[in-house]
Order: sequence, then C-alpha cells, then structure tokens
Amino acid sequence: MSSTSQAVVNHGGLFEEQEMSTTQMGFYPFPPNLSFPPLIGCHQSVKAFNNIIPPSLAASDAPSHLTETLLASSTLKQREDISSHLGGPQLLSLQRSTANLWAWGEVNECLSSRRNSGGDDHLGVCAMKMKKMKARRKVREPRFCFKTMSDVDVLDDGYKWRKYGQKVVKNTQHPRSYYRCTQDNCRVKKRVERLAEDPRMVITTYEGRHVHSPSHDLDDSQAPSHLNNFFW
DNA sequence: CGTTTTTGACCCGCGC
DNA sequence: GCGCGGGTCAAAAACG
Repeated sequence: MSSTSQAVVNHGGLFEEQEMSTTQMGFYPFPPNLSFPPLIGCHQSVKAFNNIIPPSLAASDAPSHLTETLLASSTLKQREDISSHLGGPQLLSLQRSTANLWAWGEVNECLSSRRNSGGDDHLGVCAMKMKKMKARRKVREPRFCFKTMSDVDVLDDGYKWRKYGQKVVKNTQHPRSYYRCTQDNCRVKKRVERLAEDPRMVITTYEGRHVHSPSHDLDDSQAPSHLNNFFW
C-alpha cells in the first residue's frame, strides 16, 4: 500500500473520518489526502472520496488534480490561502459555472453555518440545512465535481457507465453528456462537459453514491474485506 | 442478438 | 401564466 488509493486513506489523521448517515445529504469538497489541514469542514468522509474520486486521479502521480478539486470547492479567500500555502502559481481556479451552482451553494451554506455556530456542532447544523434543502427542492444526492486536463472526456474511474443523454448547454460550444451507472440498484450519475473557457479541461460531476465496488474489483468477487470500507 | 449510443421529444423547476 | 433551459426518456440506430 505504498502509493495508489490505499495510501489515500492514510492521510496522517489530518481529517477526522466521519460516517455519513443515510439521512444526511452531503457534498464532499475536500480530498482527504492533501498534506495540510482542511480549511472548511463540511461533511468530510474518507470513504466518500475513495468512492467518488476515480482511482486514476487518486493515484500519487496526479496530485494537481486533487489540488484543483480543492480549489474548485473553496471560496476565493480560501483559494488564495491554498495557493500561497502550496506556492503553486500553476493552480487554477474554477469558475462558478452552472454545472457547479448547487455544489457552490452547499459549500457556502456550510461555510456560513460553521462561522455562525463555530466549532463542534457545525456538522449537525450543516446536516439540518441539507435536510431543509432536500425538503425544499427535489432529491438532492451528494455531489462532487472536479476538473482535469484530459484529451478524453470520460475518465476511467473503475465503474461502468451508460450514456443516457447529451445536451448542448447555453453559451457553450461543447455538449454535456449524462451517464448512469450500469449496476442494478445503483443510481449514481455523472455529467461530463468541457470547460467553455478552456476546452482542454474536462469537468466531471458525480451525483449519488455507489452501492457496490468498482467493476474492476468485482471480477473475482472475493475482494479483501477491508476494501468494503472504501465504498459506501 | 444483446448492449450501448444517439437524438428529438418531453418534463419540470425557476425566473420574470 | 409563460417561456426558457437543464435533465431525462425512449425509440431507433450503431456497435461488437
């Protein structure tokens, strides 16, 4: 377990691993394998991230993707902090595109609730807000989006996807593709689109949680038991 | 022939 | 109430 996704779990305890109850709605803004403490604390779950982030991106040779993920999930001030912390002028900030509006809203709500309550109970407040939003809107599955520079639109994340729609969204020249996990009873969806400002960048948005392991691991149906902890 | 992709139609939430 | 736009459906086509 020297590199790869297994190492992702061993993040030195910087993140407090928290179980997510089925009643909580969640958005997971931070990859847990960053080498510095989180700047905000929405629902953080190591399991969540290992489930959502494609193993190819969680690999140790792709740290820039994860820092971009972090930046994409942060406020402007936080992005500045992160950039100065990492000293990375190459780091990019993600525009608040329509693809991320919901996610941004959740981050901001969690941020404000933490500021106002301050401390240990922010998670509870956040969960309550999520519940309210769930009641107000339709079904809100946990969402996570990130961007990466890639020639291919669909990244190999270990799961099997079936395309069920494509749409040209306003003010963009590249269509947005809609995929659904092919596994029975698994309602996870993902959207893939290219950034209008920089077509080299692919924005992938995952919605929902897988109820199974990646298809790669299903080949021999006798995966090590500890793997079950990765996927929720 | 089963599975996946394509694509126009339809649905529905939201702003005006 | 209406129109717009994003998301989904489903039939047909394409693929392996």
